[in-house]
Amino acid sequence: MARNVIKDQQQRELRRNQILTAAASVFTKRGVAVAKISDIATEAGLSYGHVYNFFESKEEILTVLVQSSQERYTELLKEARVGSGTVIDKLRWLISQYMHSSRTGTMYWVVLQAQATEVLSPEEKEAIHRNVHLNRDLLADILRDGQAEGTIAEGNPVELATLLLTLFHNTAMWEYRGFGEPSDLVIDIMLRLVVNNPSK
Amino acid sequence: MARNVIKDQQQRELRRNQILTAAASVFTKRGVAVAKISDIATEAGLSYGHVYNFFESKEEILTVLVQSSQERYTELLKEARVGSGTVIDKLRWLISQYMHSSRTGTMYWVVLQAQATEVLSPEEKEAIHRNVHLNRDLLADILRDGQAEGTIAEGNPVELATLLLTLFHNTAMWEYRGFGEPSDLVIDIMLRLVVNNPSK
Amino acid sequence: MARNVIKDQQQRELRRNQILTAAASVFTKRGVAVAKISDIATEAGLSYGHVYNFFESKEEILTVLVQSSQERYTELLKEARVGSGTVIDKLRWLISQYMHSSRTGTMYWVVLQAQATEVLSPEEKEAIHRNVHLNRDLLADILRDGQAEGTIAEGNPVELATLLLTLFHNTAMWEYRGFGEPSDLVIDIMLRLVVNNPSK
Amino acid sequence: MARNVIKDQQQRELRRNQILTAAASVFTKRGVAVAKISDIATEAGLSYGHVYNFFESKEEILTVLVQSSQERYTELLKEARVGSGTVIDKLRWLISQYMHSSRTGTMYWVVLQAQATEVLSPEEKEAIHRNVHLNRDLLADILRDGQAEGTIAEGNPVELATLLLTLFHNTAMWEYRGFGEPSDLVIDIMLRLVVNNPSK
DNA sequence: CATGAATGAGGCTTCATTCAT
DNA sequence: TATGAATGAAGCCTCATTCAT
Repeated sequence: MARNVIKDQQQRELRRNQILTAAASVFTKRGVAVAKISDIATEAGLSYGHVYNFFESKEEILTVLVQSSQERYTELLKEARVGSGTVIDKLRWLISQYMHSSRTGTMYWVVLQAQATEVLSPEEKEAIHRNVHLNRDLLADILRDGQAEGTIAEGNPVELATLLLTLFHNTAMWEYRGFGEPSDLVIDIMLRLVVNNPSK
Repeated sequence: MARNVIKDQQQRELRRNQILTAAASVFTKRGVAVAKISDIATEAGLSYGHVYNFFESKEEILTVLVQSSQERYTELLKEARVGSGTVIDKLRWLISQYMHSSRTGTMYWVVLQAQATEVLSPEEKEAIHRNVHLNRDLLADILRDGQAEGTIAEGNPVELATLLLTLFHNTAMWEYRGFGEPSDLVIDIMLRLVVNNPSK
Repeated sequence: MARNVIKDQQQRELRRNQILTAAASVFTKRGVAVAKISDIATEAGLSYGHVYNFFESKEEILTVLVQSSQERYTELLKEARVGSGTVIDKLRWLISQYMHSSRTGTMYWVVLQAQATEVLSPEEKEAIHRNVHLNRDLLADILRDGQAEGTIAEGNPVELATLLLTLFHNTAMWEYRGFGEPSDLVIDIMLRLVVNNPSK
Repeated sequence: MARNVIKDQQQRELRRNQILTAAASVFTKRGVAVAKISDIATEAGLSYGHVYNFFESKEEILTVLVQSSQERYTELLKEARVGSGTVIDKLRWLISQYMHSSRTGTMYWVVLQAQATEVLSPEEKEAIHRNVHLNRDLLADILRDGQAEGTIAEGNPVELATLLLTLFHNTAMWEYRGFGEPSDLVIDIMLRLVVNNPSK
């Protein structure tokens, strides 16, 4: 009997996403280098051998995961920039989105390991590096907008961006470090880093 | 004869420290889970078998390294608190010390991996967790001092401490992420997070 | 209705032969142990799962292939023996047939692997061995005929047969070894091995 | 205590040769693709993990083995050419050496598998091919010498060489095919292929 | 009949750790 | 003390085979 090709495709896509989701979870909880393919398979609810019908290797899973996470973040940054309100409002929205989006938030830890560790080949690390810089520059652009409109403090926008992202990216890791989940209130404190203080 | 014993002891201590230094370097560059004992031995300039005359296991090396790094940081925090000047001055000194001390600075990356990854046993991770909280509380104490003297902004001192350390700890990792070495100027920007702004 | 059953049977036989032909090709090109069921299925133009509707296992495909090749060779030998002309003529015809029949020729390489390798069980190997000896003996019979008629040199006919078959069987492998396709002229050279040289 | 460096070197060389010898044996008996590293290790009398302290991979073992076997054969051919007596004598010596040298003789089967099978990469196969042709040409040179001295039959020397080597190489495999060990008498029969028959 | 999703046995390879020298 | 040979647990990956559709 012939198969239902369309349903097969959907099922396949579903499986693939299950694996990616499971991988994100396992990479986050156990660490990228420590995570086993069989851990991922178990978490995804399939046999370890089947994972290889979707991905070439553990490395590829990591690469795909990091790439898509970085792309999603890029979209978020672009969306933030064209949003409404002052740049401060935009940043508040951006950070809130970042911290609450389960994917982006927890994925920072995975990206960090992929970038600062030798689990991937130099070429793959280089690609990640490029995207990290791209995204930093997008954040810097937003800050530059804010300096133009007077809501963001003076200073090298790239440096300010680096500081700001260092802060809110890592805040998303608080729960993994036993610091508890950060409240939304911390966003305003973070923004003190870059907000223009007219009183000085 | 007695002389030799003492010299032997010193020699042994020297070797041990060479290994620890090498381990810190290799753990930082390659990643804790990826690092091989033979990498460490090579970097330390001895044979891999000899490493086991100083440490029980790779796990022990990591544990000792993390522990001593955390203790050094504890000392730094205590020293900062009893320093001279306002709390702002003390924080400036603290962060500067943290970022420039090659040991403390790069060790954050190792501690982070040890804490948020399953390379160590739950018990060992628990010990690290305790020290992380201890140190955060010490930083919070300093901030509380500052709130009392009026130089630090209002707000939950533990939360402020968590934000501040999240920022300056991770700034020490900039070079591993391709963000370049942070200048001393960033310290004042970081402090905007917690400094009291009397103009409001 | 009855028609359909017959047609189905033919269709099934066709499929089966496609698989065997594909298997012969893949076994020859890639090696028996290296060949994958999916390689064979692809070459035969069907899905890998479907192969199991015709054969129990990879082992069975190989066994059937070898068996039928050996049987065909047996037929060839019998046909040669009852042919017309001198034994020299018969051998010339036999070798020519062997080398040009795509099946017999390339199949020698498969049989050799099956016989001298542990891809098959000892029992299956034993069966192949028996057929190999059977066929050698048939060739020896032909040589004996030739000795009787005076066209074949003296000597142990089994030994002569073994030498002769060693030569022409392996000549069929020249193209796989980069020696190019042998010309028909080589047959007469081969026959020097066994031809009676009245001049001595 | 310092090690005995010289003895270590010798021991290491010994081990390496044990592995190669074991590999030749296992590859011959079980088949190159079927042979397991652990089979080789067991036969060599060491643990499977230790094999990797001498060779990168199973592929490398095979390559080294084939290469050295081909080189040994090249030497044999060169030695034969400069030997004493007629070319017929030289060939008799050559074939006898080939068939009795346990290494060269049984290694043909391994070389054949490596050359006609996809266990090695195309590059490695290409290198083997080159050596096979080189050695065939050396044999052709000897035959050409014989044609000059009148002891070898007319005809394309490369073709004659190919036929002759096809015969005596594969004769070395008789025992693996259940044909029993060939007697020395067969050598003279083999030589009929190429010997000049003055009577014609 | 046909397809390819799914499983898991089994081989390859790495590397922490032990131990003879 | 110092070296590196030796071991084998454990993870990666392949692919024959099964089975739902």
